[in-house]
Amino acid sequence: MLGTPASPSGSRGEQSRHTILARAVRIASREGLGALTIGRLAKELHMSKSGLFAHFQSKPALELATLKTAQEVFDEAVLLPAQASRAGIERLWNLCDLWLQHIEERIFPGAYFFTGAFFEYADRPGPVARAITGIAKQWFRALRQAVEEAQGRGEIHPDADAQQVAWQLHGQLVGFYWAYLLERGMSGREARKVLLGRLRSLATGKVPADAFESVRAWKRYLKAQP
Amino acid sequence: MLGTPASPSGSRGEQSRHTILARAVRIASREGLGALTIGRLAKELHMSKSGLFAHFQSKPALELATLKTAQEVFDEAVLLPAQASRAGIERLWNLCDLWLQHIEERIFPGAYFFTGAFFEYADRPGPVARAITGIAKQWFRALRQAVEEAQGRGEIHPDADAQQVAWQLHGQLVGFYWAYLLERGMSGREARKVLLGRLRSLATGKVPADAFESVRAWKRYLKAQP
DNA sequence: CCTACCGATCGGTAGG
DNA sequence: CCTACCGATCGGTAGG
Repeated sequence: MLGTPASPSGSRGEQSRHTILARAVRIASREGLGALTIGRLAKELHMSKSGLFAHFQSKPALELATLKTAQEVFDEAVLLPAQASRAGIERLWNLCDLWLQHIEERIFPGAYFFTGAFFEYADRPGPVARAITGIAKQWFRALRQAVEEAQGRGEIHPDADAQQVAWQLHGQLVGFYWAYLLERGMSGREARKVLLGRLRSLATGKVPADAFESVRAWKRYLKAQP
Repeated sequence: MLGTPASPSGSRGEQSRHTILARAVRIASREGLGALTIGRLAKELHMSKSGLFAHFQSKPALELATLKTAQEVFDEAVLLPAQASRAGIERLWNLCDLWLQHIEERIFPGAYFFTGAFFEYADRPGPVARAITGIAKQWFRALRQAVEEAQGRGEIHPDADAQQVAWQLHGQLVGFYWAYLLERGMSGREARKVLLGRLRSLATGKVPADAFESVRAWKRYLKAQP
């Protein structure tokens, strides 16, 4: 499978590939995929260009591998921790909270992943554009499924339109990001207040008392046992 | 002043400059500012590169002129029509409605202006990034002022935080755009329903009966007298 | 992984 | 507005 190591993960080739992709993600997240060139990558890594072609057969292959690496980082920071929490409105809240955290903690050192990349490539053809919209769809599917699960458990009113709710929540997340980039005008605290208000207006009486607490508890758990 | 014609607006130089910038806006809005190169522009316009340098002294100057042209298009399609309507919640609604229309009517032939460009450049230094954030600030200021004016007229509850309201509205707009690009999943009708619901929840009893009607009426007015 | 090289294109200039 | 040119960089290849 593409991206899966043929050699053991500690091998020299694997390590080198990892170093290259980490740098590629950094460049692209700061300055966009357009700023990612073989020559620049080689210079920053003190390698020859042909050395890079030994790892990636072509420029598009490098771009796709870079996107895949960024997706793995996003999964690690947002999707996987949320999936580890209880299904329902708690997981829905965790998805929103973790998304905000991945901005606040600058998991990507620029504003490009994935919001900028999506708006730049969404209307275009080709495999790179498809990969970017695929990542956006994966995220949105997780968000919508969390809404549906919360409805299935009776924690969100059954007459709410799950898809519409998911889009509104994502709109608030992107809106926060926009305001944050524009003039640091909206804090994470304010964004969370708005999102919690929206979730509480959708919630029934069946919501667990600690449903809106668990992310930080889960992070404590992670750090407690290495 | 930069961008202001020194010669009469019908002169050959002016017309040529206009043709060049229209093409530049098209390229950038489809594929991003990064795809805008002198060579490509020259080829598409059947001109020599040095012919372009006669109009724009440098690449950054061309980029800034392209952004300014795009801003003028946006002003014409969104800000100016809204400013022509009654101040207050009516103008606020018109700003949102016209913003949605500028997406639906594909005023820019790609998704890049201005949402994509903003997320790509917001975190970067330099005059181009400043120009892009300046456009975003101009738009947001108009939106926030419309909220404040509506409050001043007693049409929106006085205890609402105007800035927060403006950010939430813009979040819904961008969220609609995101959903629209992802899978044409949200229609303009649904987006307007959500925005009107939000505006009505903020409104007092003093809102004019036809406040949420005027944009289409105004457009009819425009087309009626050429 | 390297050196050495390819044709194409980049932003830009000289001179008219 | 043009032709003719510049050095730098682009993605990519040959051969080791």
